[in-house]
Amino acid sequence: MSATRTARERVRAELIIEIKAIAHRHLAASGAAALSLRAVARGLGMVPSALYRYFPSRDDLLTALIVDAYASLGAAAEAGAARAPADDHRARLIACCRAIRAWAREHPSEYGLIHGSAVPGYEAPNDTVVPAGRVPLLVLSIVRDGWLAGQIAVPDATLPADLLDNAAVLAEATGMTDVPPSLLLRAATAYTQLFGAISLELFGHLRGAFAEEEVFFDHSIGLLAGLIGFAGAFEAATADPH
Amino acid sequence: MSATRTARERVRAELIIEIKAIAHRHLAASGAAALSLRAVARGLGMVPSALYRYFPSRDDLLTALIVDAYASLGAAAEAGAARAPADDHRARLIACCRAIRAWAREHPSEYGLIHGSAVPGYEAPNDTVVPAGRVPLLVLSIVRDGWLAGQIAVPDATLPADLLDNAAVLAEATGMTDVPPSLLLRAATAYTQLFGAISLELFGHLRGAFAEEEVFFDHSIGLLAGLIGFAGAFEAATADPH
DNA sequence: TGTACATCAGTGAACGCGCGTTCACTGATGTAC
DNA sequence: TGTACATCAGTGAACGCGCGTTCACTGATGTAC
Repeated sequence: MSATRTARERVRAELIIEIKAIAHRHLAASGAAALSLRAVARGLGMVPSALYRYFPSRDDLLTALIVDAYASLGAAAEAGAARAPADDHRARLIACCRAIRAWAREHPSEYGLIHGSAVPGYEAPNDTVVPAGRVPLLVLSIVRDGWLAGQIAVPDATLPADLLDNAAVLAEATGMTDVPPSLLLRAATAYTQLFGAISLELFGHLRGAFAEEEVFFDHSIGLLAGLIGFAGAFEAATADPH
Repeated sequence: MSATRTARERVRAELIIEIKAIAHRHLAASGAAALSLRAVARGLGMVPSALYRYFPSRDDLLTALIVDAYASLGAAAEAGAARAPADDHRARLIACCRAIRAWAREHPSEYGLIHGSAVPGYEAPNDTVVPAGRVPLLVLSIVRDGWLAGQIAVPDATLPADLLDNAAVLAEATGMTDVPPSLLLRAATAYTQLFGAISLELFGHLRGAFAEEEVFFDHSIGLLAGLIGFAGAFEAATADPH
């Protein structure tokens, strides 16, 4: 643990970062399935075998990229939510959604990596589970904050037993046991809508359908907030929350 | 155009079908990016170059698979909607959504092909545009039917100008000029929610979150129907529409 | 401070593999008279 | 009905390519006395 040893380790850590940066660039150019150790090595001006000092295999590099992508998206979403007034949870939710969309548009290949179709032959290891939960937990926690602050109206329709079971499992898995089941299910549905809107846009399925996709997106997340039960329901999120 | 000539052509058509069937199998096993002409040829017991009699390149085979996938999904969605009472448009919508989800679960690799991340190096040609529109048009047309039949309540909030522009482009692109703009936008939002729910489930992002994903899905599309404005709004689609 | 040794980064060659695509070819199937 | 010819399906070899991973190796960097 002397100074010189940490110096060597610092160089090593920097190279790992540089490897991932170059891998990102290749990811953007050719997609996850085509990510190649040899191409990354070429980008570094190194011989391919040298990379094995840093990643034991191609799949480990891919895993590192996935974890980074989740972390980057999670940080962006949290930063977005934090830009809204801390006590206006509808505004926090909308700011969070817009930040997620903005991140996805700025990092399309990373978004595809985590929300696109599976990479053939690659099985996500458990290391990715916690980073993957960061954004859904953020969305749910904003909804909980809104609920606890009395900003959400929940229709107390009685849910059938199988739906209550589902809500219970979700509450347990996310620690949201103090949120009413029906609200939790609505929040989960809103979450699916959010990523549906972003995926369809990013993967080109909305091309030509709208004059300005951002305007449609903002409208959609306004509807989403209304679905959850936030006041101001069903109005478009036209006010910029920044 | 003699009988013998059509005999030869019949064999040819059958082989094209068989090639696509084997390609489908490989698609399921290894993903679109890894789809290989050589592997397909092996599956046929043929030499790789023989395939060039049927498809001028690998990308053309991929395009054929994509067009087939859209057609298959479109047919499943239409058949699903047709199983509901013809004058109950909420039931038609829900049956259509359930059929789409069922198709996606039965054909995960084809779903990934058309709704997953882009295949690197592959650019979708124009031939795919019309088949790709079939499902969105079906969803919108069900909503229009519901609107014309008076089964949808539309809050006549005045929309800002930029949203009206978006709705106008969408109405023009889809021929839905007789549907109120706000309803059209809600239908589009519902469409994004539908595919978000399916994609998240299929790509494994809901794993462990629910006891029974189908129950959650049905609830979600009940909310979706409510969002659009169908009566019975915000109730779960627990009644089986078959 | 100086020297012997251990650790580590990166090299270079090689392994066996599968890929898309081309080309000249052999036979079989269909066509025209 | 029979024969000469054209069309077409499929063969087999070859092209040049990139891939992940292994292994024995050279030097440089750090460590211990």
